Amino acid sequence: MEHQLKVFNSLTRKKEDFIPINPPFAGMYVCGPTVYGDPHLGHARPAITFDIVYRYLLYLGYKVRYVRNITDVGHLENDADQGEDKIAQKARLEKLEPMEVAQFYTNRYHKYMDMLNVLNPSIEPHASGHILEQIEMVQKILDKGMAYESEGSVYFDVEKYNKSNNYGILSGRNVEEMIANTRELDGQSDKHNSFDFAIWKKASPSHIMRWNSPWSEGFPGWHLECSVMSAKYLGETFDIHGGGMDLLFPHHESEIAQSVAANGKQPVKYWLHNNMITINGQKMGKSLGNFITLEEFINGSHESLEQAYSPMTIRFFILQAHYRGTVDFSNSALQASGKAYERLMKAFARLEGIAVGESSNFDVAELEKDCHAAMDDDFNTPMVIARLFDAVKFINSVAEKQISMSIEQKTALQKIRKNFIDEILGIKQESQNETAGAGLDEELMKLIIELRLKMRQEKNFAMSDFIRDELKNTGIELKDTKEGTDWSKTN
RNA sequence: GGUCUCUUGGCCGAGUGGCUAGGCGCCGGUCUGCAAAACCGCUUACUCCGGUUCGAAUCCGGAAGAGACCUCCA
Repeated sequence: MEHQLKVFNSLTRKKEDFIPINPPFAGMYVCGPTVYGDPHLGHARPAITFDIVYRYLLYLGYKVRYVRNITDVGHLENDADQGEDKIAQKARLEKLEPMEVAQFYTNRYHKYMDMLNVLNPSIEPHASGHILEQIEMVQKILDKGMAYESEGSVYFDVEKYNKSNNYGILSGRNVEEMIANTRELDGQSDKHNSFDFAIWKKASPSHIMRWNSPWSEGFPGWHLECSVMSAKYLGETFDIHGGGMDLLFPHHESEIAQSVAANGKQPVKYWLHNNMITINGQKMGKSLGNFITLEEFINGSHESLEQAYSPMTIRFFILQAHYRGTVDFSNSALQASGKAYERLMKAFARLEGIAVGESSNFDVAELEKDCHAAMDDDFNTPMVIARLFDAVKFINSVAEKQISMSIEQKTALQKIRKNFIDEILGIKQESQNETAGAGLDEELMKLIIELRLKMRQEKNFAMSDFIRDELKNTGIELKDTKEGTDWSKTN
C-alpha cells in the first residue's frame, strides 16, 4: 500500500503507523449510544469521527469489521435519585416496557445517524443481548482473583490488579496517588476501595431490568459490555477502539483492566479518542440550558439557535475541525460552515458541465497527493477541505471563462470529488427542492418565472419586483442569473 | 488540589523551525433595470516573559487564562 496511515494512539500519546494485526482485516470497536434519550450533538461527534475512520480504512482497501454497541442496560441517574436505571425510570414514567424505551431511542438514533450520512456499523450488538457472556467474564475475573463479591455485587479489585499490572496505563492515573487522595466519606460502601468498580451489580427493588446470576439478581457493570462484545466479535486483541475523550477514564481504563485480568493481554492496539463539543464555549448539559438534540438542530426549534441547520452543515462543520480538538458550536460558526458547504458542493456540481479545452496551470495530481497525505496524517479532514477549496477556486475560474481546463484535469477533479467528498468525507448534496422536484410546483414556478420575464422585457419593473417580493414572503426566493431565473425555497 | 489538554488575524479553524492553510465576515470589483445570488480580488495572525538558534508562532523554561476528567453511574 502506498499509504502509511498514522493514528494518534491515546495509549502511547504518540502518532503511530497504523499496522493492523491481521491485514487485510481491520477491527474497530466504538462506544455507541446509551439509548435512554433523544440523540444530541454529543452523539454526532464520535459517530462522525469514527465514520471517517471507518470510511478511510475501507477506502484504503482494508476489510473492516466495525462494531458499535447499543447500551441498553443498567444506567443510574446521576441526579440524587439513586438506584434507578435510566431506562427503567423512563419506562416507568412513560408506562412502557424498558425494551420499548430502548428500541424507541435506538430507532431515533439510527434515523439521525442516517441523516448525518453516518454509515451503519458491521455489527451493532446490544448489551442486553450479551448478559450470559458478561456473567462468564465476571466469573473469569473472579477465578483469577481480581475481583471480590460483596452484598450480591461483584467489584473489580483495582489495588490488587495494579500490583501485577498498571491501572492507569491509558489515563495516566496513579493508583498509589488515588489511594492517598481517597478519603472514606461514609462507611456505607460495600467496596474495598472507592475506585473499585462494579462488574456485577445487585438490583435494587425498584430496578426493572434484572437478570439472574450466581451472585444476585442484577445487571452487569457498565464497563463490562464493551470488553465482552469487542472480544466476542473482534477477538481478545483487536486494532482500534474509539470513543469520546470523556470515556477515557474510568470507562476505557477499566475496560483494559478487565480484559487484561480475564484474558491476560492488552485488548486494543490503537486507542483513538475524539475531543468534546462545546456550545457557545460551554459544555453541553441539561442543567446549563444548552442541551440541544439533533432534531432541534435540524429544525431550528431550540431557543439558542438563530436558524435551522441541515445535517450536512453539521457534518461539514464537525469535519472542519480536527477530531482531537474541541469544537465550539455557535451560530456564526455554523452559518459560516453552511455557506462554505454550499460553495463546495456548487462548484463540484458545476464541474460536470464545464467544457474542456487547454490545460491551465493547476496541479490536480498534487492536490490529490495533499489530500491523501492529510488523511494519512491522523485523519486531518480540515486540511483535506482546505485543499478542496483550492479546487473550488480553479473550477469557478474556469466556469467564469477566465481560464480553461483540460480533459485530464476535469477527469482528475471528478475522481477527487468521488473519492474525497463522496466516499471519504461522506458529504452529500442536499437538494433544496427535494419536495418540489417534480409535479405541480415546478410547472407553476416555470409559468410565474416566464410571466415575470415578459414584464421585465417590457420594463415593467414595478410588477416584476412585486412578484419577486411576494414570492419571497411565501418562502420562495428568485435569483436572476445569466442563464435565466432560478428559484429555491428559503426554508 | 491531582492528571491531562489547549491559548493563532473581526469570527471559526489548520499547520510547519525559515516557503504568507482554508472557510465565514469586512472592503474593492465583475455581473444586473434594481436587488439578491454567484464569481474574482483583497484582508500577513499566532496570550505574555525569558532561553536555545543565523532564524521560532513552531523547540525549552516560567507566568497568566480557558477547558476536560477526577463521588455514584452510564
